[in-house]
Amino acid sequence: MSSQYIFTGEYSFNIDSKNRINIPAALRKQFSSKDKKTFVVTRGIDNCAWIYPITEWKKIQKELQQLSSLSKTNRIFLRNHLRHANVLKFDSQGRFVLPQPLIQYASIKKDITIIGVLNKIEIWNSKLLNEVDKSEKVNDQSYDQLSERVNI
Amino acid sequence: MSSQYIFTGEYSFNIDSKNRINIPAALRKQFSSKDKKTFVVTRGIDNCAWIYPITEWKKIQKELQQLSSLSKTNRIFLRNHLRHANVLKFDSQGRFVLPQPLIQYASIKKDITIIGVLNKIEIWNSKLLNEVDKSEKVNDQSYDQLSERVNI
DNA sequence: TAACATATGTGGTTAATAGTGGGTTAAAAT
DNA sequence: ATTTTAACCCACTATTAACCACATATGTTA
Repeated sequence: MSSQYIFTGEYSFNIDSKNRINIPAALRKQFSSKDKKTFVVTRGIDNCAWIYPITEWKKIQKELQQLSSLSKTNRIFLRNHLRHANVLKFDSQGRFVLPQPLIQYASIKKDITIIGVLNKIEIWNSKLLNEVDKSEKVNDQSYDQLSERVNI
Repeated sequence: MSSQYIFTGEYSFNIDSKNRINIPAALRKQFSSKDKKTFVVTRGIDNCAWIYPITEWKKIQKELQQLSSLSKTNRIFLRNHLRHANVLKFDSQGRFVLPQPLIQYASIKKDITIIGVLNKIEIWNSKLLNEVDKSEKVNDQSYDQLSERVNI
């Protein structure tokens, strides 16, 4: 899926006592004037929170509408993605309040790591991300196959 | 993969107290006007940092955009390749600041060696590069295999 | 070959931005 | 009405990026 947004990079931050999270300026700057400061935070598929600029989210919604609710997988997927989606804006300092349910879902403590992944931004518990990164040191076959297809 | 860029040569430099690295003028000159002074620094496969002119990096991005995040392998793959990628420009003197995580990854101390490798530029800890150069004398067999594909 | 001119690499200073914290007010809930 | 919660605003500090200055190296011309 093509997109005007291509987020990259990794940033370390703290969540503050009011559950506010700072969006790295480098990523924030990329938000188009059309999107203003509006975005959607929702559950990621892994134990993290996903942020989509609002126009990106609308594209995704459109795709989700194509899915039939007859399939169980589809129903679960739709539920997970829609019921946890919060439309938010960041404040004049570039922060936003991460809703409590997402804090729990992503096991957010204090140290968080924010990474850009193409059209979305991921928010992780830093420690958790490191663990995932180690444990999933993909030497599995499918990863190798991917590496051969994608020329870096 | 064909490319307008063919970097070659080896250059010795120091990283300064502000973590700035000078791109050799000989390589810098090759940057097209389209690329301005923009490039991506990321992790190399060996313990070094890779620099791609932005148009080169965009080719990679295009390939990454084909991958759906519904697949777990894809998600890991995307994360691994995007989180370490920093979009940067070099300053009016032709330098850029190497991000801390990459300094650690590539064990950059003071003496660095910059080498041109086709469509990318590699940044090495000089000492490390020498050691790798000695220890990784490629075995003859793999060279033979290569020789069937590459005509030198 | 000597003198000059330009380009390159290196260093430091200043100004702007980014990140962080807290307080006040308005809104919502009990 | 009272307490709690969330939005908004202001202020401080650290970091980063822009700017300036210079020495060495390279190249050119007389």
